[in-house]
Amino acid sequence: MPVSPPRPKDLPLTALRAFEAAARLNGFAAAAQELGVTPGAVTAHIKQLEATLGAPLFTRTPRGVRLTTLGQQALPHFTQAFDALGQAVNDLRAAAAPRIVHIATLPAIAQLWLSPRLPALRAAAPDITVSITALEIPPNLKRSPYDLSLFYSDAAEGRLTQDTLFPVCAPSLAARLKTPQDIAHHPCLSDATWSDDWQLWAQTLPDPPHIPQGPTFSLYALAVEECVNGAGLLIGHETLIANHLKDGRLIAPFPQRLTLPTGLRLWSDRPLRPGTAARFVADWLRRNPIG
Amino acid sequence: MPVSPPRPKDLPLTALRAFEAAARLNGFAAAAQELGVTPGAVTAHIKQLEATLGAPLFTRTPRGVRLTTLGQQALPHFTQAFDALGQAVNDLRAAAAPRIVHIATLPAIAQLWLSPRLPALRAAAPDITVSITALEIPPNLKRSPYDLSLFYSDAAEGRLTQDTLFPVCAPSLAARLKTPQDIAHHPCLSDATWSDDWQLWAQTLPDPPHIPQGPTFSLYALAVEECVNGAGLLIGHETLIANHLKDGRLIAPFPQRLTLPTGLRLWSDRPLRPGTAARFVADWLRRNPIG
DNA sequence: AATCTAGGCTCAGAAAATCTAAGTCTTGCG
DNA sequence: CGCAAGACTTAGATTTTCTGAGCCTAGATT
Repeated sequence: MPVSPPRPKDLPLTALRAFEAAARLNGFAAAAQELGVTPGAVTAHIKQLEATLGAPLFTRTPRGVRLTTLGQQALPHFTQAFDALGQAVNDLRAAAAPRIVHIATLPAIAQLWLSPRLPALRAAAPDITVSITALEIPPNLKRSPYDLSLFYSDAAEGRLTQDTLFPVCAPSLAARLKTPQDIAHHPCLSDATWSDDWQLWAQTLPDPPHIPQGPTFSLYALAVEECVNGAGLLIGHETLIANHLKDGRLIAPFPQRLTLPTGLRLWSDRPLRPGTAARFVADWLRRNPIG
Repeated sequence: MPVSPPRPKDLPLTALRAFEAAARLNGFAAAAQELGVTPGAVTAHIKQLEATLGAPLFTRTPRGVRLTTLGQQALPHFTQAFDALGQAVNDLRAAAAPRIVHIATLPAIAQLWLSPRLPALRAAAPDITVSITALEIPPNLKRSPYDLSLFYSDAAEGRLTQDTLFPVCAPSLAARLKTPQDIAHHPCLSDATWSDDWQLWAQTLPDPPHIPQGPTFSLYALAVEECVNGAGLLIGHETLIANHLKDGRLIAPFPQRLTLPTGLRLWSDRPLRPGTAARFVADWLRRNPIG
């Protein structure tokens, strides 16, 4: 009879992380998104926690969940602990590979804004390796392994550029466009995640033209490419197509522009100490906001 | 082409915990013990971490491991973070079940010291549930789900009793024992984890008798039972056999006693706030140290 | 010197945790 | 009233994590 006590396993860390995310974001679906899993997984984790605790952490409503008092008391402690853990991981990662800078950004920004700048950046700092991860949603920098995050945002801090909206097309097509009303006769390309762009722009005109629904792309860079190939008009984000305008692959046929409240924002969560690679890259990008 | 970015998974929490334990305890084997897994599991975790970091955390020597500079820098942050997490878990558990007190203790203490006191404790506080977990090794209270820990220790803080060592036996056997020299003719029961006890005691005598090796038990309570049944002499820990002596099931045939530097110690890691169940139980046990 | 021992490593297979997919349920909203 | 959002459920797949047994090295022991 070996007395090897089947030690009561500690609460599983994964479940605790799920709880923290769900509590902080006020919903299992949002938590699932942040954690990169399906909502079902989060449900299971929370249930497991509640079962071993013997008390509910959330009250369920058909529209979502709400923290119980118990959950409310616990949340801040867990948030702090996981933040500290994330911080420790990031510090460790930075110490282990001090000349690698991890940037999280939108796929479109990665391809159309960041990528064109990389050769010059590499030339300016040959010893720095830039690692780019394309994400649809800005990550929680306190938790994720990124040094910098580059997304559209309406927050002022860290803003690199404004963004303006206006139609663009291939030069061959531009020749046939006199007024915005002519848009009605050509396919209007758009990006799936920015499906409102055309309407937003059109509504700034005194006489909004009809916008024929063209192909929709899940990658903005793909839409740009199609546009260059003459597939139709694209509603352009200035920050993303500046290079194409400059070298003439795309042309803006109309003068009307809509300035958006959002703009490209480069952001970090902890202080970028001078001399670090991340600091250098951030400073360099800020000095070179236009292509 | 769905751009569902196969998000670079965060470092696995389990591996980080393994690193923290291994670094803090200065060895994979010790970490494995604390975590309740085999050393191979720890090895694998550390290797995984080092692989994704691209840098070693430990330098391996055939006698053990030593932290690299990188590991040394990282350790305190991780220790803090995991302590905070453990704290949060414990607080949560306490809030979820405020009238349950979890005690970790040696199997022997659980059966021979704690268990006999439980009826009176229950009578004193019927609403409190005491949960006892038997462990061979004192747990890390900052991490494990226990409110109180009850082990032998030479630390002064929280000491309940001293412990003394002396042979005991069933009354029938005692009749045939005149002097310690008579021990040589009877089997000497012992506990596997306290294999030195007989020698320790014998060496306090002017003329140490020969101690015949008797059966060894992995559970002290089992040895006590056998002793009661007349199987031989047992080297007794006063704290554990006080009840048997009091009601005559066991007898101490010789006056020689060895006072040990260790004693029963009841300990908690965070402050026991007045009014909590854990505080009540701790106070009660301190007021009733002898059976 | 030969052996022993502590501590880590390796590898295959097993066990457990975790995740997904697809369908269900409920209810506030248009 | 139908729809959409959000959570739940279940079965099965996948990934993580663990074990077990044997191997390896170098200090300690004899």
